[in-house]
Amino acid sequence: MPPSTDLRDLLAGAVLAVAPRLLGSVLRHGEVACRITEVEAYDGARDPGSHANRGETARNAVMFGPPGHLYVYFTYGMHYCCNVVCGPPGSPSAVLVRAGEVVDGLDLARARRTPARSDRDLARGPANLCQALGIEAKQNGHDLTRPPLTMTPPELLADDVRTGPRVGLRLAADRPWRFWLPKEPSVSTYRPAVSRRRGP
DNA sequence: GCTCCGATTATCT
DNA sequence: GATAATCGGAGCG
Repeated sequence: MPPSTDLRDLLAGAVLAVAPRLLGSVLRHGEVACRITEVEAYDGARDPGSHANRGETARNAVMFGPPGHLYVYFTYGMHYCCNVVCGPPGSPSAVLVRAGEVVDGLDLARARRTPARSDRDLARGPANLCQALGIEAKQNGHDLTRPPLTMTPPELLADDVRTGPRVGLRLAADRPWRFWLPKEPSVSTYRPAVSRRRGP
């Protein structure tokens, strides 16, 4: 008998409370499953770093919908990243899933991630994680209570959660809204967004 | 481990 | 037209 950690109950809260509680949860798509080790919170329309901060558009519409759905976006011309939409209703908040440990379907994950030099790299970084799990544009808006793409909350809350700045943002780069589990090899090293100089 | 840099295109100004 | 919630390879330590 599992504890009362129903996914919908968990995701109903405010994103800054929800994000660290998702560490240790399992995101499964078919035969591949990842235990989540690193996430970031995106706090509604007030968050300058969020895709939702300029209002609803075709791309970010899922963030404005009900909790428990997956917001998948395409970036840098070649990568997908996925977020879990959370509450409260009407606030376009979401948790970016940045990294995880592949705990099932290793063979398929390895086949999808041929550049990975070791298993810890299979789902290290948000775009790599999506690739390992086979998450693409057609999974945008998916309800995570419906197999084959599901999220299962952890049985125990992580008791040692680290926090720091979010990765790759120029806006609101000071907010420590990245959460990760210590001593997990799948957690990315921090890369600040640098304003790349062009020309002399 | 680190830093530099090119790939490649949807999205928004 | 510029930017982007990124990645991997090259070169260095």
